[in-house]
Amino acid sequence: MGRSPCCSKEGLNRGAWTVLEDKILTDYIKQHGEGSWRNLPKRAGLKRCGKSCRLRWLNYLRPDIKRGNISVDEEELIIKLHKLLGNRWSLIAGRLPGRTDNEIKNYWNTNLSKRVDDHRRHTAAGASRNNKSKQVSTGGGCNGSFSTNVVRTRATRCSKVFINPDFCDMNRVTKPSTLSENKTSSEPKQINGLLPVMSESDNEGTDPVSSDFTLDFDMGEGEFCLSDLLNLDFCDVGELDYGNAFGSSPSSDQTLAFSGEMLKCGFESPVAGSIS
DNA sequence: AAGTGACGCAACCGCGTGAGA
DNA sequence: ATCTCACGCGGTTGCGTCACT
Repeated sequence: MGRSPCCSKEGLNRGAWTVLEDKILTDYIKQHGEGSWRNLPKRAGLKRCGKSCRLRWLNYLRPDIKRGNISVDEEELIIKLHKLLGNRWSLIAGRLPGRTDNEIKNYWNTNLSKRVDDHRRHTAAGASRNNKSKQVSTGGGCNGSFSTNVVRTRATRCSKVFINPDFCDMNRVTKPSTLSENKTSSEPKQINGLLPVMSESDNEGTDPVSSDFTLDFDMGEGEFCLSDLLNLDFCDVGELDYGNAFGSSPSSDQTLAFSGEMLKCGFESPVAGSIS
């Protein structure tokens, strides 16, 4: 039987988005809110697939997206979370305010995976030469040796970005009702200059597991900040070390089982209202 | 200056899953 | 209980840009 295509592809634009398309999509979502992606293109007058619209919005046009260099802190967090979660990019992105799963995935594939591989090879070689010296060079942590360089993404084309400053302001101070409806009314607190992770709950109801997961990473305070997570030594949790504890891949079933266990025991916050 | 390979980002594709009929 | 629909996610690809020769 097969799945019907998400949309008829006849007559639809593909490839890079134009400034005009971005503006149309942004204006439409600003006015009507997210959701109903399937019908959105028709209603907005876009010759695009709904999926494409959704992707464009989530990965590029959303006003709260942080673009540009990924900081060393963020990088370390990505590495740690990847150890913990495997290729659960959306979950990882949920811990990094303003970062998208696509961006993190790309960053991992182009930068971090290589470095983690190198690191793994290096430590494996070191271990084979001298078991006693293992991990000393990493500064005692699981990530120590590959985070010293300043990360600089290549300057890329930005000419097509349409930024609506009003929208940005609205989003930061009081989110548009279309985006924040069904949310708790109070404004998220900033901790150390970072917003608590709200992106999961922005996708209200789409992924209860990850929403709970987000909340429950909050160490009981209903708040999240980068430094808190960085202070967590995930390596202490069950000897999570690439190439050792879980075999060849952090995304192995064992990692999944581990994450599942976390979700089951420590991460069953039933109420999304703890962020308030 | 031109050619070419490598790199990185944006976008696409297909599958899994939950909700509703 | 089953089916369909819509959405979200992760893997992959296409293409623009950069760096090197």
